[in-house]
Amino acid sequence: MQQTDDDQAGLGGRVTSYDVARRAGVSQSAVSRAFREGASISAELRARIHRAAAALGYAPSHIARALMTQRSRLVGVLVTEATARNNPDILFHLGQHIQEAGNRMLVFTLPDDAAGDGILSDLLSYHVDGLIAATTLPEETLRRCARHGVPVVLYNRHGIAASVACDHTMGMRDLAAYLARTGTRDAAFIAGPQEAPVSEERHRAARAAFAEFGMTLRPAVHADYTHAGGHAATVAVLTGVAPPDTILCANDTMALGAIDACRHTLGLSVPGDVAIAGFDDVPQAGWPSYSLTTVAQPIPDLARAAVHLLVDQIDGRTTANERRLVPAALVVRASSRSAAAG
Amino acid sequence: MQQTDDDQAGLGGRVTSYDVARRAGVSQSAVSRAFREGASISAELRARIHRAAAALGYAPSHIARALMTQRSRLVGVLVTEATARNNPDILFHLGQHIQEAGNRMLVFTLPDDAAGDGILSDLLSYHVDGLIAATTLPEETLRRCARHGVPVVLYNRHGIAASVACDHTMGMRDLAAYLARTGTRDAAFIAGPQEAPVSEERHRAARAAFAEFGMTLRPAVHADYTHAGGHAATVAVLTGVAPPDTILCANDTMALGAIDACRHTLGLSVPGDVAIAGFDDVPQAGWPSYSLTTVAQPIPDLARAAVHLLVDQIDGRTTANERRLVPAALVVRASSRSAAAG
DNA sequence: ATGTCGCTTGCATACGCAGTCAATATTCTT
DNA sequence: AAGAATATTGACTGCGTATGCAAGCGACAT
Repeated sequence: MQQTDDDQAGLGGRVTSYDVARRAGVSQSAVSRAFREGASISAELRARIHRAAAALGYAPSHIARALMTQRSRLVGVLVTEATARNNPDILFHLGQHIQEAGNRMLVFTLPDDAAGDGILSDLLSYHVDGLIAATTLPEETLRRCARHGVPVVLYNRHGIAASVACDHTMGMRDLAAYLARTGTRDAAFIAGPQEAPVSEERHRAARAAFAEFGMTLRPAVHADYTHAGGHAATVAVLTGVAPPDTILCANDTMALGAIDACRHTLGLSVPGDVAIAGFDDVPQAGWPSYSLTTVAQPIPDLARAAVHLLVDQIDGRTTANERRLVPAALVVRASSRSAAAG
Repeated sequence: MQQTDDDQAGLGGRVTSYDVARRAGVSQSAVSRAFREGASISAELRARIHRAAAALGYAPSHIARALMTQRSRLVGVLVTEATARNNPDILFHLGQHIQEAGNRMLVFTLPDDAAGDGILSDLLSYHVDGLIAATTLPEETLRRCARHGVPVVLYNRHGIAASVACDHTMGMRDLAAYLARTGTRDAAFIAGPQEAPVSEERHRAARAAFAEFGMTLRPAVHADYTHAGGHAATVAVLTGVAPPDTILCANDTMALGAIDACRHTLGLSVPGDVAIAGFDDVPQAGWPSYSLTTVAQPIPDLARAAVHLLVDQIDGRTTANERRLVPAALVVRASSRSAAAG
């Protein structure tokens, strides 16, 4: 029923709506309408055309359709290597939701140093209907997107566009509250690379929260978001004079490196000698060798929200520059002191 | 110099080659040629047109170009959730190489149960120039791709198409040789899900290699590729009568779960009581808390090879159905017994 | 029986660009 | 200096589809 004789397309090029029209004995317009939801066409004709189309293995060309309708049903996604590595599955989740909305995901990968600007004209060349940027984009680029009518949603970033972000402030506040109750007085902060916006934001949130609870947060030590980076920074911090009682890392991977540094390089106990916390709740954080206290960043929710926000903009259903905050949840595990120890 | 007055595109729709032609005082054909590498046009004219184009913020439309040239410069990539999770960064690496070859990556994500067939007509609708499938595809689908002239490269899979795969046989043989030298006599194999082709292949390679070195490899215990799955399977295997002296896992994540099961649930020492090995060399395998002996699957190389193979096919430079094997490297760490212990 | 209205359908055109063909400008040859 | 060869350029058409417009057609009311 599905499989009739299929495509005799052979080598004769692709099957077009004209071929279907000829076979069904109708005009090309009718074929076009048969494949356009809600078009003015009778049920019988539509059925007949669909039969002919199935027999020929015809499917409408998105390319040609895009040219006519000015809607490509393509959503551009910008990622850097660092983003891809720190947010496992982010591309997959974005892809799922983009597809559920009837679109396709066109991925633009950038080297970490970026300058996501040069890519813009390329984006426009593909007539993307919208853009999800998990990358820092210059304001000028965002303005040009707006001028060209391309909606943009920033992922875990702020800027002159709609955005979706994890509620770092709230998450960090919950974490700080817990740490305060369990004996933290003086903490070091291991940050990501200098320019990393999420690290910046988490650091800002941490400063505010630590101040609120009367704890000291030392100036940030910058690392590179990796396990090795966290390891090295931790060794540096803890071998100085007057080591802190707690190490807070801008992401889980560095926190896991910190734990390994304590246990395997410095011979310190976690959380006995020093408490350690991260941010993200990557799968490894829950593994018994680490059992890292952290704040869960709900990537599936972020992805869903980003796509919905974008689709709403594309369909003109929403005001631009809307900002959506997705809650983050504190996850207490064994790398921080227990409540009794306070 | 780059930034002139840019687009006055405002709301008047997109800038076309006609707009540029008018501004530069030439024909539309000339504009087209100015943006086509190697076209017949004088250097001065080209420069003048590029100036006009820059002033207007013009870039040729890939969509329209695709319609004319029958080349979309779009490469489709098929992934399932499991693939995305087990091969971190795979999408990113594929994207990088696809872009270096002057194409763009159009991602098709599939739920794990798949049936990657329904997606084919959609693929063809986008006129993808080629396809990289990190998914199991029915033969019929592959045949239809061939009929439609869409080259396919299978990623870590075999089938009636070109393919790129990690050399599991050689990698497993090296691992088995090392294990044999260090005291392994009787090993359990923790496999992935029933249908997973890479797990199958690694299992087959392991059986052959273990036989060659005169070691026993017990029938596979199936798990789900996750840490929790490896943990549970390990507990089951080691609490039975006559536990094995070695546990070999179809991927690293399960092997890490196995280590955690031994140390944190069963109170066993690794490798003292049981040696453990995996396959992949994910970043966590090298972290000091685990230090897992494994076989490195070079994802960047696989990605590069896949893209090159595909591009060669697209450009007609290579025979179809070519198969490329990328070497895998044994990585000896502390989860297996040391050579002296043999 | 005639006019009107709503639903279908076909015709013709446009979307933005690449490439063919013929015309023109340029250079080289003897 | 004239003719041949070559390098540039422009007018025009087609890639595969969507849609405005007008024509056809049955139903319905008057």
